[in-house]
Amino acid sequence: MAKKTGEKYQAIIDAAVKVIARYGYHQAQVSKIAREASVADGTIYLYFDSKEDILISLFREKMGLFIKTIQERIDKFERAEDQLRELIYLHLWQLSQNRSFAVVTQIELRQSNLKVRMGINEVIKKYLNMIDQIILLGKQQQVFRADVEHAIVRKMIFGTLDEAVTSWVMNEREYELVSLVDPLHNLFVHGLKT
Amino acid sequence: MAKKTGEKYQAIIDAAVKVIARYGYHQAQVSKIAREASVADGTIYLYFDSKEDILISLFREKMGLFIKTIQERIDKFERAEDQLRELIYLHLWQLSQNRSFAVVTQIELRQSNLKVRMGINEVIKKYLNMIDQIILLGKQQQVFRADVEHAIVRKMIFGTLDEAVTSWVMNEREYELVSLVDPLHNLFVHGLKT
Amino acid sequence: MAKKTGEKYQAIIDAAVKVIARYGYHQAQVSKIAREASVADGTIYLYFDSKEDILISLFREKMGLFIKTIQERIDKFERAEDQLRELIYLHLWQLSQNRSFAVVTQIELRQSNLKVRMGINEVIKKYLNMIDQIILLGKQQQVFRADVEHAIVRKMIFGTLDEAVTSWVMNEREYELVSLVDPLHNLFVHGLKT
Amino acid sequence: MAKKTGEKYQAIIDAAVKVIARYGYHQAQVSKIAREASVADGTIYLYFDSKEDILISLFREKMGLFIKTIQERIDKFERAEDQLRELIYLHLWQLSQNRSFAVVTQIELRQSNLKVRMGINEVIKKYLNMIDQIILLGKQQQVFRADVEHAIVRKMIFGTLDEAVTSWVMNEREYELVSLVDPLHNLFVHGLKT
DNA sequence: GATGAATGAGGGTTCATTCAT
DNA sequence: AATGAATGAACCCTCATTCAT
Repeated sequence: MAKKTGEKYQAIIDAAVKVIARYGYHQAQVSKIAREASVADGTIYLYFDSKEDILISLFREKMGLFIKTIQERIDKFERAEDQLRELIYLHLWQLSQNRSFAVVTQIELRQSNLKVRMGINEVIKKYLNMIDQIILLGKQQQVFRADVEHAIVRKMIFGTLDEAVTSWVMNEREYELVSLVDPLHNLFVHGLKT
Repeated sequence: MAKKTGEKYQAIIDAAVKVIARYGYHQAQVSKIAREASVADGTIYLYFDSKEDILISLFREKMGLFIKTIQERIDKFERAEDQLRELIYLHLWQLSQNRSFAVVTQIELRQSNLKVRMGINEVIKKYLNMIDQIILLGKQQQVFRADVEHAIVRKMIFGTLDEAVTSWVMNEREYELVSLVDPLHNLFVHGLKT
Repeated sequence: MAKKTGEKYQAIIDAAVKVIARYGYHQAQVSKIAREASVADGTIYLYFDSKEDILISLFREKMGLFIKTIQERIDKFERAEDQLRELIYLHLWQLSQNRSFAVVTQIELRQSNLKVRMGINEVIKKYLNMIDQIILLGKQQQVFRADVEHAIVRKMIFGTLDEAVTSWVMNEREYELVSLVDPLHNLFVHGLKT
Repeated sequence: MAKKTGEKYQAIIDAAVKVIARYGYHQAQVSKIAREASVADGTIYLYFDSKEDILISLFREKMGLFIKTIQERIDKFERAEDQLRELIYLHLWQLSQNRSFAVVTQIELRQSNLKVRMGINEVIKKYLNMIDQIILLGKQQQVFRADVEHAIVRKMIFGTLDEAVTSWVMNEREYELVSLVDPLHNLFVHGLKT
């Protein structure tokens, strides 16, 4: 039914990020997003099936780019340790560059209902797979212990990064998120190395 | 205004956990909680100031016990490594014993509004402090490196455990959460040790 | 059912006047009246059938005294003009002496529902009859024109006094209500005299 | 926010008058008004900010017309006595023509809360000013005594007319309200004349 | 007689979605 | 394709009244 392409499709998604970041999830009404995107309320439904669909699409589009960027950049490194460092760096750097998006993903979208969060999980799985690949590579390169289970390491890396960003977003006094890259990389590598 | 003690106070909190776990946060109406607790809707307001107050109290009560249990048990260990293992074990064990509560804390309550989440953060801070204490002790005992920042380690430990539980809750096929204790402890200790 | 006598009966009525005057009609809950009267909520219902019954009784008791006082005092005058002056004087004086009661009768009780206002009207009829008697006497004494209808004059006198008190109660800057006695008496007598 | 013009705006106001007159203030739910106006509940809020806003707007619109009509018609008379008669006549005639509106203004709206009554008072002030003008003119034309205070005369005229209409509305057996015009005019003029 | 904990019915308002233009 | 006026379902909380003690 919904078109899901075109100028207005993007405009609506961008408007949604802005509105959610500014007013919070519970105050991000469809009519407010429409006004921000300079379209009529009804127009939203030519491009999206429902409000939920906006949120899922938003996450998919933005997170897709987020992941794509990381994937492309870690491919340039051969050593698993370097790939891991790049992943940590890009994860923190990309979100620190766009605080609005960070607020939306870390705080606001988590208030959404089951359906939206299911849609979000789909996207996150790709990210987790990427982490798995690095761990696997590390094992092959024999820099990571063979006995660590990737399902567990993945939780550690993702959980830690996620907590770090959430903590940064919630914290009022600002600090450089990327300053955590080396300490975290250190911790992970120490934890993993043979 | 609200009484906040007594049999019905507990009954309402327990009912809230059940209802939220079963129907989800957005479908947990006050009247449903009242019915589950076998009290009238109005009775709720003799014990709680508002629906928000139920949720915050719920978290405070249950999480308070959760933390107290951990604190008491880790005090019996002298070595930081053992304390850390006990914390990991009790964190995972307690939540795996009460899947309803796990669903509520890991998934449902995160959809709540700012006020509720503020109340929740208050409680979590205590937990984070407890982690800090273990790290500090580990440094004193010279089993953890002196150069790791506890603010970062804390994020790793909490983030990882949180992600592990969330992942377990979201996962349909059941597995033993406590089976993660040793692998996680291993990872952390490796990461931290001198 | 209800007892309608005794110390507590009076205490509840007095408490109701205070509470309504202080908090307004819509914020005068039964429990607040009970607390002011130092009795339990349930005790109210040993003395009154309903909240409405409190309000009607309040008006009946207080207004009964109000009217009785006027009746007794105007009987001491023989000339209709003097009786009218005394009625005006006592109407304004009594209410100016007890601003709480004035607020309650002029403003707050008028927000009550039909049933209460019906009960109130019962009492007011007695007052209107008293006015009628004075007019009748004036006609007999041939100081008031024979062609004025008492039903109309009654409306003028009561309506004017009522409006004067309401206006005084609503007015923030205070002025002496009794200063209106002579001007009003003048106006009425001029309007009525042969 | 609210539109406050258009066909439906009027329809809702008219529906509110009907519903309040028929069911009374306390039984005039928004949904009932919406049904009477043949619109959805939510539509009400496209035209009014709140239920209170409906009531204040209702009074303002209807009473505005009421006052405007009187003002225009009394301007055609030069003598203060004639103006006063016209005011009395139109006050009573207009309300007797629309018993629903009379019920609403004399009885039902007086049960409303402070905010609504404040809004109502604003409008009534204009009416009182109009009375003041007539009195002033009468003094200039030396048909009314110079020593009568207009603040007091105003209370008499408004209070009497108000009481007359209320009494008529409350009275079950019907009689012609306009039959009171001459007697009342007589009383007032006698009271005021030099 | 007195208590006060418990009851439960009732309503103003929001906002995602539709559809006639 | 685009509009935006209209829809109507859904819910937290208050408070007069009851009744077991």
